[in-house]
Amino acid sequence: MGLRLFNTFSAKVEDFKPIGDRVGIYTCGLTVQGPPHLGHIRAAVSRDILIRWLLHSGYKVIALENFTDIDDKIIEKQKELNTDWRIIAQENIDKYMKACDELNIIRANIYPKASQYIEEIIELVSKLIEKGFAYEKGGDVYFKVRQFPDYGKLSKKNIDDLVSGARCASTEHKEDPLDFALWKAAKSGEPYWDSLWGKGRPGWHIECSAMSMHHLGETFDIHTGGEDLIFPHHENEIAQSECATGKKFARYWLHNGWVTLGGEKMAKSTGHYFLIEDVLKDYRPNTIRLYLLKTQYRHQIEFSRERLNEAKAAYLRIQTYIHGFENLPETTEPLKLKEFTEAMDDDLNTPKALGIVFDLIKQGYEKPSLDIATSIKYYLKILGFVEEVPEQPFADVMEILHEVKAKIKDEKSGLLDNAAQELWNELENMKSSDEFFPNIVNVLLGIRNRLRKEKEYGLADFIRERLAQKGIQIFDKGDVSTFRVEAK
RNA sequence: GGCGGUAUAGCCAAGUAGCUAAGGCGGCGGUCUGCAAAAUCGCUAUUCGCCGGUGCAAAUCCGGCUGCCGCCUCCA
Repeated sequence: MGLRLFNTFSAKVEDFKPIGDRVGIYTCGLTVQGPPHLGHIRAAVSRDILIRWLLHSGYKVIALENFTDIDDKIIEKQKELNTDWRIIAQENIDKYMKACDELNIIRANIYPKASQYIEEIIELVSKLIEKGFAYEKGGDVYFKVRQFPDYGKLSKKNIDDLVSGARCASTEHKEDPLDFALWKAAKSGEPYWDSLWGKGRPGWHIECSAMSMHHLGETFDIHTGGEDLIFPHHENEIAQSECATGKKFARYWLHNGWVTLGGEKMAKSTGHYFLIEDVLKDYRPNTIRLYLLKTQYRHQIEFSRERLNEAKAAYLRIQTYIHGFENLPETTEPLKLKEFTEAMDDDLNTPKALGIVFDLIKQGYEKPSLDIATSIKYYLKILGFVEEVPEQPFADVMEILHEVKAKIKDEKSGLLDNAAQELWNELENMKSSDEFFPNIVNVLLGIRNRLRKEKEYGLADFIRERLAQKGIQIFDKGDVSTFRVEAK
């Protein structure tokens, strides 16, 4: 059947057919005036899933994600913080990249910044002026919206409806209120580049056209971004690009839905958001990923602790199943591959795909099988879940060990046989290294089971509770106890 | 006002004509256990916002209505 994607342009799910042998993808990334919030991460995860699935389906991909590192808001910030715009931009880029790496988001091949493509931008603007689609006035350059008859075709807006709603403020240089800035003259004290029209800087929309065309060609396959960019940003990109080249710009337009908070869109401008760095303090990356993938990328997601906790509980179910299967062989023929493929091919239906994974987990518990375990692992990898190495609170368990030792000494030293005693001594001589973490926990479990046999439940439960406090869960199965470190 | 999205169980969320309406969370009951915890098993929507229509057959198509969200200004 093959991949089908919802194209905002046609408002339909379409068969995906790339132009060449390499799928070109451009993603509108952040305006790096502030640190990334969960909404930005959702866009990143949506792009990540798209790329993962394309790669899995055998496509080659070249992906770009831009950073708008120069714009009005960043200039404002520069004044406010009395620092350099480059520093602000870079700080936020670093934060974003760090969060993306933690969340196992596949990196784009190129992360262009607007400020690095001034030459290309100037060239493109000049071309638009030459062709009569743009004009210069007072050092500003504007795009003549009415010159492009298809304006509004992406966002399904009627040009005359826009006029009535358009703002009349600050149109001193505009011939028409609909026109938008390609180049903005610099005010004193603002960062600037020299151009044919004097000192200035690029408008917001033009950078994406310049950078995408520079790397992907005049027509490329997929353009992605948040739903809020459809108008005016993407509409303007289309207008500029298609007027400059006379060719179709992007062929598939994919837009992800919002993350909302109390039913309202999470947004920087309103201060109504949760920063990803804060969410990552309380939830592990796999939980956040599951939370996002539980809803199809086009739909709105409500942010709340309740939702995240729900995802955490659901992820625990997955984790519990795969625990103990760490060194599984790779499979090339997973179970339910057809169903999984159909779900993903259907506009990246991750909720459905996850349903298939949970079905397998259920089957795996009913009738343990290597095939099921390898299949689950195979799918988790496609969906971008990280293979987790849980943190090992070495110092904590050492502390517990000493507590237990003291208690036993005080109360019932005779309970422990010499073997346990020797093991203890051995452990105490070990260096503080995570390598020995499981050994120490196992010693504690051994002592606990000895205590349980002797019906010294008080102390046995003390060990269990202290470990639980440090996120180490104990599972008793007869006289064999295992443990699992639970993070967040 | 124009345009777009959305409405499925206590909550979240798949499903776009036809076997018993996926899956997750929660809840209830059981198993396991020294007791817990965890895990696991079972149960948990005769019904898909409302009204009407077309079909042998509709959550799914058509018409109307209502609610919620968003875009039309910077925004992932």
